[in-house]
Amino acid sequence: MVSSSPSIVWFRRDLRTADHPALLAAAGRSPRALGLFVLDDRLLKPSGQPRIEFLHRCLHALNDQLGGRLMVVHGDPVKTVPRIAQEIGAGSVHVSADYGPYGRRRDEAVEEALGDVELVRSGSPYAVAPGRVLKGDGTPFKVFTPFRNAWLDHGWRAPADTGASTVDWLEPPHSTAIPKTTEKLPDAMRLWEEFRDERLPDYDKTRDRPDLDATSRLSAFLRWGVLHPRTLLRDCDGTYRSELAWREFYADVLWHKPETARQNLDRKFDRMVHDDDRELFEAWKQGRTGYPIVDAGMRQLLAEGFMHNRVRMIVASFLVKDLHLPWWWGARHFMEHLVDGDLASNQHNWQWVAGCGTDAAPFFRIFNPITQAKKFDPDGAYVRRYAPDSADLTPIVDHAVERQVALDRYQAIKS
DNA sequence: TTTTGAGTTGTTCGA
DNA sequence: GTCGAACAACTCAAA
Repeated sequence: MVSSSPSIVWFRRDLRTADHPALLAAAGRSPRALGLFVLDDRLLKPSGQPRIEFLHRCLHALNDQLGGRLMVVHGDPVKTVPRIAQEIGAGSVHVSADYGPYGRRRDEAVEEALGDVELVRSGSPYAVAPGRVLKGDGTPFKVFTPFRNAWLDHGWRAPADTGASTVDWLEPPHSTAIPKTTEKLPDAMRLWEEFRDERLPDYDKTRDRPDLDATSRLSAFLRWGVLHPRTLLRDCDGTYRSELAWREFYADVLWHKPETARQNLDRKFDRMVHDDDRELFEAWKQGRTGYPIVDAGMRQLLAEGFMHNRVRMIVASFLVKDLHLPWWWGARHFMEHLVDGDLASNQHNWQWVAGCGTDAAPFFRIFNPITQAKKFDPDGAYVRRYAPDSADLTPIVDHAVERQVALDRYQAIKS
C-alpha cells in the first residue's frame, strides 16, 4: 500500500543506490524518502584515519547519487533514528539487515525505540543471507568446502537494475557536513570491470604475489556495500568466486556463534598459554621485527589501511606462533587500520591462523617468514617498497626457536 | 550403519 | 636438487 508519509532509508553498510532491496522496499511504501546515515561512535572510535577517510569518500559518493540530499548525523542510532523519524513523520524505516553481533543488538534496540514506526529489513550484504545454508540435518556447516558447495546449490538472485530514480529524496531537515576528503571515491563498477577483464584470468596463478598488482582490491567496496557481491558473482567463477564464498561462510559462522567475535571457536584453546610482551607487540605493529616480509606488511597496513592477503597470513602467523601473543590483539589492530576490516572475516581468519577456528590450519602449519618471502616476493620488490631498511634490523626473535615453542604449547592443550 | 577420503593458503627431514 | 612422508584431530558427504 502506498503511504503519504515518507519513508526513511537508513544506510549502514550498503552505501549504494543500485540493486538495493531496502531502497526498493522504501519506494514500494512511499514515493518520498529520506536518505540517512548515522555516524556512530561505537564504530568510528576504534577506527584509524584511512578507514574513516574511506567511509567519508563513500558518503560523498552516495550523497551525489541522492542529489546532495543525504542526511548525515552524529550520534547513537537508538536515539537519533527514532527522533528523525518523528521529526519528518516517517511511516517506516528501511534497512539492509545487519548480521553482526553489534548490528543485531543495535537494530533490535532501534526497532523497539521506533514504536509504531516499522523497521523493515530487506536484503543483506551477502548473496545468501547468513543462516540460510544448512546441512541436511538442519545444523550449520563448520567446514568451508561443503558450505561452499551447498551455498552454490542454494544460489542467489541476479542483481536488479533499478536505481535511485524511483524515489524522490527529501531535503534533510538538518545535516552534518561530510568531512572533505583528499580524493574522490573511484567508480567501483569500473574497477571491477577492469579487474575482471585484465587480471581475473590469471588470478588463480598470481593472487598470492604481493609484489604484483594481481588482486581486485575491492574488499573495502564490499565492506561498505558500494558493491554487492551479487554483482561480482554474476561474472566470475573458480577461485575468485570461492573467495567471495569465504566472506559468506565467515558471516554465517559468526551469525550462528556471535560470541566467537572475541572467544575461541574451539574452546580447548582457552587453555593455550600466551605471552604478554607489549614491546614485541609494538615492534610487530610498527613493522620493526627484523623479518622483512612481516615489516613490509605491517607498514603497508599503517600507510594504506590495506595489506595483501598472503602477507596478512604471514604477519598473523608471526604474531601468534613466533611472538605467542593472543590472536585477538592482532585482530583488533587489523580492525583499527584495515579499510576493508569486516568483523566476521577478520576474527575468523585470525582464528583460522591461530588454529582455534573453523577449518583450522593444522597446528604444525607454521609459516616461515623467510621461505614465504622467497616464494611469494621472489625479487623482493614488495619488501623494497614498504620496508627497505628491515634487513638491517636485528630479528626480535629466532623463528626456529619460537616455532618449537609454539609446537610444544599446542601439544600441551591437545585433547 | 559404518567406513572412507578429502579437507585454502606449510615446513622439515631424510632418502 | 627433488620428492614423499610425517606432522593431529575432527567434520562432512559419499560410498
